[in-house]
Amino acid sequence: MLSKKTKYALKALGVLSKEYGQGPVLISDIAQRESIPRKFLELILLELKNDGTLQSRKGKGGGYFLGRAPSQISVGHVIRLLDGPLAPLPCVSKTAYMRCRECRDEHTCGIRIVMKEVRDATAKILDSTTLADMLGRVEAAVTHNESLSYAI
Amino acid sequence: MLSKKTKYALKALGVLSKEYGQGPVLISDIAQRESIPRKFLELILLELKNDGTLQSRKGKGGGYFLGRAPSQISVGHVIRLLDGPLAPLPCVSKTAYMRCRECRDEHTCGIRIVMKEVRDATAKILDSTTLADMLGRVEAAVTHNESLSYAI
DNA sequence: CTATTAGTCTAGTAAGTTAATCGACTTAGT
DNA sequence: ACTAAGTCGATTAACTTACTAGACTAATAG
Repeated sequence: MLSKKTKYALKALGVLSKEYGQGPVLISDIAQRESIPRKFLELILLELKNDGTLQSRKGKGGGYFLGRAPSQISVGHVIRLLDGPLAPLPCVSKTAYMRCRECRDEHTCGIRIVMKEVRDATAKILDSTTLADMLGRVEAAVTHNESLSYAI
Repeated sequence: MLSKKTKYALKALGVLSKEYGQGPVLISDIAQRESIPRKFLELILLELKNDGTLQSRKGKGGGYFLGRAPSQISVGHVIRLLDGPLAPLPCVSKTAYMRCRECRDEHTCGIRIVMKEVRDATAKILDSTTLADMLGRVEAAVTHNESLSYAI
């Protein structure tokens, strides 16, 4: 399950993607636009900044902006940073592997075999979907909705 | 992330699948074979029983056994029962749908669109994989390992 | 150079979840 | 009646989540 933290992060990154190249955006603006508790959002943006995904400027005219293009930030990267590994079990994680203590033979553990499939399917989607892709999908959905409206 | 509870449940069901048709198995036996805390396992098996996935007999010669064939119990069903919905967000769950309060238009929410893909991919794997499939996979892996050993 | 704006950092905390454990109770077989 | 074995209710320690408070630091305008 995606935590609120990560959901907020993705919402905030959505705003900053739309605003990409237009200068910094205030934490308060993002918080208000997406109904995110301001102080909580601070922590989140800071974490994204320490990771390099975001950059910021202090003082008047300051705010946050993306550290690289929306097409260079994957949803998977954001989720891993804030929620931890995508894998449903540590023993099938590529980025945070840890063997199960009680497992005799990892290669013949049925649960592991199935969960590895899940991990791979999840990672394939999330690592190949960028913020730009996400906005693109929204665009497509909006256009589709509009064409439906006009059709009525 | 899969909880220990669900992991234990799948391990226990693995044992009961292997023993399917051979009469009841003791909680203590399962606990010992899979290194699961006995008392914790009780709760888990009880939950699976109330759901109909397991059946039990009390008193001497009693124990637990599958309520239906291993090929009729999906991994997805077990996970949903013990861990809740597979979906990473309630708004993309088929079995426990709940709209996001702050979402204006669900159909044009980027996060939702991406997470729906993840949910569908996950559900496709977990709902189509049964306990029998899981054991089959293990068998295949074991055979493969053995053929490698002989080759040395 | 100082007032204001805006991000940074350290704590703390209430509520909820997870992973158990304990002990009394019930039912079934010999 | 005795014993084996599952059932049930309560409790708990540790951890995580989703915040909030407040002091601090840096940048810009005038």
